[in-house]
Amino acid sequence: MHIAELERRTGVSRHTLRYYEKAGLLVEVSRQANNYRDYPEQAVQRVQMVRQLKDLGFSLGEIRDLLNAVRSNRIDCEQGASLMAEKRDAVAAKIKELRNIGMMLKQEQKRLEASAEAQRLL
Amino acid sequence: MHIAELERRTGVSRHTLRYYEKAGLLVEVSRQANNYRDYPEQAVQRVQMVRQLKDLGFSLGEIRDLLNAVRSNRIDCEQGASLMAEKRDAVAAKIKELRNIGMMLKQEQKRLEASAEAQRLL
DNA sequence: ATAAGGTATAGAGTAAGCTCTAAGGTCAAT
DNA sequence: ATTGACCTTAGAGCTTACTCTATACCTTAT
Repeated sequence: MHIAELERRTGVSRHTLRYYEKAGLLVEVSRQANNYRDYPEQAVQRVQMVRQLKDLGFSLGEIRDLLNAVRSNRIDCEQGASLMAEKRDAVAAKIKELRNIGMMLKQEQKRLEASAEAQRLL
Repeated sequence: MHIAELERRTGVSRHTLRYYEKAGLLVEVSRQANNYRDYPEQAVQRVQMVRQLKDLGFSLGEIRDLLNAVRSNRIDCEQGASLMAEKRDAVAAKIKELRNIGMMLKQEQKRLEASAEAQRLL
């Protein structure tokens, strides 16, 4: 698939796709005879995963390490497993914090709704 | 409290604290006669909340809007309540995504552990 | 009154993550 | 063969969020 299709299917601009490739996030991008990039079908999923992880607050460097570990058996397996465990801990911690923030927001929402109601009754 | 104490108690540099103030994240910072900033006790909590939200992937602009809505009744209450609801939705979505990522990581960790085990047996 | 250390502002510099432009090559249709 | 829509790289420019420096004023101890 050409870069334009990957752009269309992921919503990520061609500029950014090339940038990601340079940053090591998109590996093994093959070229056609004319030097055009030729993405495999899974590239769509890969890019989506990158955006998802990025939105969750991971840096591109972290995402690169994580996805490359997942994708490849060329790295040491124990090392890979502990990297996974590490990331899982980070993820669990984030979920916990988000729950707290969510509770705070809920309380505040209730308070503001009550104030709005009180205002209507005046 | 002076800026040095707030720096010490939050782990956020004085440079960054002044930057946050400029960005509207720390409001109502009073001054002493000598023009030194004089932070109230709650400033510690406020700064901690900012860092927490930032680590969760919210931008400083989003955090500013959110915290200022929480802090003040000067805004319209219904508006504030729906802002809270919006942020809660965003938080809930992030939690869901993180759970998926966590499951993916768990699978990958198991796979890599198994590979490591297999290698040991060779 | 001088030195050490705190505070102030303004503004320059940095890193990450894009975003865009310039200059040029490729391709398919007319 | 020319038009228009693709593609390429190199590199400049931008935004966010710091981070640091310069210059200068304030405070406390000697």
